Amino acid sequence: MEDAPPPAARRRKEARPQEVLEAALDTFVGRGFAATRMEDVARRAGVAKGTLYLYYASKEALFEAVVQAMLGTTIARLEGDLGESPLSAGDRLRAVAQGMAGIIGDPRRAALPKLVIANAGSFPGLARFYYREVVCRGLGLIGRILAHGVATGEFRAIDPTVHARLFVAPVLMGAVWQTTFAAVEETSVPPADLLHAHVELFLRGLAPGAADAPAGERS
Amino acid sequence: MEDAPPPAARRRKEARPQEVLEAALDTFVGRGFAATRMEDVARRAGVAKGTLYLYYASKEALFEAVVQAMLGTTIARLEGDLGESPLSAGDRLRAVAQGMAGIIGDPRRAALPKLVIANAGSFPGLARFYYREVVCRGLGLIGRILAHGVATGEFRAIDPTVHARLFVAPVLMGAVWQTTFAAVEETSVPPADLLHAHVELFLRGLAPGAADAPAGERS
Amino acid sequence: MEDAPPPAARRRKEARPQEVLEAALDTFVGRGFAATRMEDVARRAGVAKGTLYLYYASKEALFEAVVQAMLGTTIARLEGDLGESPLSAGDRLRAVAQGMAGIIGDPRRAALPKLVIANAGSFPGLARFYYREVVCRGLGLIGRILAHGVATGEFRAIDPTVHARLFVAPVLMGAVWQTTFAAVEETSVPPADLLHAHVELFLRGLAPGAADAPAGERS
Amino acid sequence: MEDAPPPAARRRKEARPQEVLEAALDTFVGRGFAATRMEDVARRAGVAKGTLYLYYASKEALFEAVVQAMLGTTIARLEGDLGESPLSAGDRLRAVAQGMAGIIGDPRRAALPKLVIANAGSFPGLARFYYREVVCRGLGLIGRILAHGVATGEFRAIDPTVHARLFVAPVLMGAVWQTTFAAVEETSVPPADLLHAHVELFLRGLAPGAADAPAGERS
DNA sequence: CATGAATGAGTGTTCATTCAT
DNA sequence: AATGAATGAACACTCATTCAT
Repeated sequence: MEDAPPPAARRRKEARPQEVLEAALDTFVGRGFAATRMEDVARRAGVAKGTLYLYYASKEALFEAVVQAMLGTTIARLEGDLGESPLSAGDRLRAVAQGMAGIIGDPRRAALPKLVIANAGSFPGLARFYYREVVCRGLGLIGRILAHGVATGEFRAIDPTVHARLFVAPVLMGAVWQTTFAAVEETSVPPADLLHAHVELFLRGLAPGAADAPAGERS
Repeated sequence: MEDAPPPAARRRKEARPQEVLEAALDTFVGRGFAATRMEDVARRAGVAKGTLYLYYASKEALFEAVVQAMLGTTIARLEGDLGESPLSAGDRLRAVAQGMAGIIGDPRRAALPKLVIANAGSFPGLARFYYREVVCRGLGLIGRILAHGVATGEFRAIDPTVHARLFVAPVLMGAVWQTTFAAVEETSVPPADLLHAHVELFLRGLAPGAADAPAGERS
Repeated sequence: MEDAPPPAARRRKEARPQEVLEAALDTFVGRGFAATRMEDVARRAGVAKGTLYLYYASKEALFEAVVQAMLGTTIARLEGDLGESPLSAGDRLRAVAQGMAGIIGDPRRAALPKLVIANAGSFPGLARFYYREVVCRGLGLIGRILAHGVATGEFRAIDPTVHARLFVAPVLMGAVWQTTFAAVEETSVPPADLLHAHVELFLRGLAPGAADAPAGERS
Repeated sequence: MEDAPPPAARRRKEARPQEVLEAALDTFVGRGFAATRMEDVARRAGVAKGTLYLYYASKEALFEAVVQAMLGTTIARLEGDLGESPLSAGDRLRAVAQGMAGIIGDPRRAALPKLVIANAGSFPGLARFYYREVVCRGLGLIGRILAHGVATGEFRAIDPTVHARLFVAPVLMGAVWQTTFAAVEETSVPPADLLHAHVELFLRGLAPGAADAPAGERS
């Protein structure tokens, strides 16, 4: 009556692709695409070299699968955080920041941007995909919040396209930074502090008020 | 006596290391460290493969030399912009931003951060060096300006260490972004606009004023 | 009692080895031994990869089984055509030629010589076997007919050993040729025409008559 | 004054491609294309594995170069034997046979047909090339001689296209045979004897005379 | 018996590095 | 100093073979 008794050996089998993916992510992140040997991935995944090729046709295919697998859930989360909330634009930005912090909090996911950045040159398709699916959607989401804030007068008149990038930059940079200099850094700043300071600074900077910058004249 | 005739043939020779360095930079930037073949560099530099090894002991040594050569002048410029100027903290930040913009404006130099980021994993020494010589010094410079502004009351009370990173992030991110998605990007924002918006936002956000963020309730 | 119900499911099973053999022959012929993958054979035979190993211990064993299976019936036919017929030597040669034509007419069998030739180097045992069982027996058969014809004065005095080879060569060559250049050939000659012309030429050449070749002076 | 003194080390260098070609031919002939490892070829040529790739882009390219190098001189010889001789058609055929015997006499060249036959399936381009450059030209040459003989009444009325193939078959077959069963054969016939018997048989068979075959009626 | 997922030895190819000229 | 032919270690990928189910 049981619907085929998956006896722990099969459970292993069905999880293989996922296990391989994770091992590959870790290795790619740790050593870069080129320096990663398929055998390393295999060993880390606990399988033989040839097994990798049962699931992924080539090293490049594996790499792309790794990135896309991560992106899938990342994008979903991002969009999920959007919603049609009744919050003020400022609070929605805070919420988005929280969301991004959550994503970046997972060290595996934090490594993605760097992975894409480092290898975009060799994987034009991947760069395009990432740009379209993550960059555009993320910037679009934030841009819409900013535009809304400007429309309601909650923010001063700024270009949402430009400031969306400014909003995202420190978060991404933080993730890249962390995975790059983690082993070297002496006086590190907790990501949470950085994020909080950023949001506050950003919102203050957007507040409507004195005609232009508080002091000095634009060069 | 015969110290004379180095009129173009020898000048060429003496400039060799520099030419090799530039060829190497271009190639590393264009294809990444791993995908760059020594032969590519040699051809681009107009020398034979073996000649490279007269100046640099290995591909890795060449890579490090490339980065360090760029850093040398970069750091010098950065420090130069420092000085003990009589300007307000805000204007000094503007000046620093100008300086960074100038550096990033050179496409060769703009590619450096990405190069370091992408290969820090394989070159721990380089990462350490870059962190100490560029990151620390850059952040220190900006941090001191911020601290001064806080001390004089020009800025509200913020942590200079944290906000120095916030100040730098969009600039670096811009440079990395550009070299990563340049070929893909549809709606790009001119770097100058981005930089200007950033500085204004940043300075507004630092202006002393209402106790905390202007709106919203959060810790 | 229950010896009954093998009505199609079991018949399939019992025919397995034969089906595998045929699939293997087709694949070996089509792609050569080395380029044939066991999986190709399995798919063509409609079984799983592992199943092949239930019947044949290795790829080489399968190859040898394929050749030997074909040879078995081939040899039998050849010998069958022999007999102690009351025909003249010439007509017996015609009959043998007919027999060979029939064999070569089956494209699967036509491919055999080429298969053996191409792989004799890697299968010394097979070469030996083929030589002994097919070459020797075939040549022997024809040689005996020739010797008989010489003895009866139907043919001029020739060396049966030598001329047996001359008799066989065009037939074999035709088979090999066809499977080699079939896809390329522009002006092909129908095998039947070739065979007929060959036999006539051969018999005319054997006719007793003027001391030596009809014209020309040579040793 | 000397025009660069090639000091025996350079002579070696310039002969490399040729040496590689010969080593490759021997190995391909001995083991077949697929079973030949580049390392075998390299060792036999006395160079390192990588050196092969300085001259030939891939194993396939090497194989094709081997065949074409042999063909070049083979074709030239064949055409050279043609000429506009004043000999009778029969004697010209004898001359051609001599030429082919000379070619086949070189064991390396004798191996070519088998090499092409065995691998034509995997190298369609090669098959096409060989067919056009060797088969067509060879058959054409012989066909023209036959046609001439028919026209002058030296031969009976036969189809030159068909009989050209019959003329060539035993020679080719002999070459293939030899390289295939050399190690196995017990009672071998000296190629020279075979060739001589073939030519005599062929010429006798072509002699004009009794209306049709000397005896028996065509089936 | 049958399966097909898993294995890992084997091979083509690349490329940093050396060294005779 | 400069060259570039030669080297050989390293690695992606294939596929015959095995074995748990």
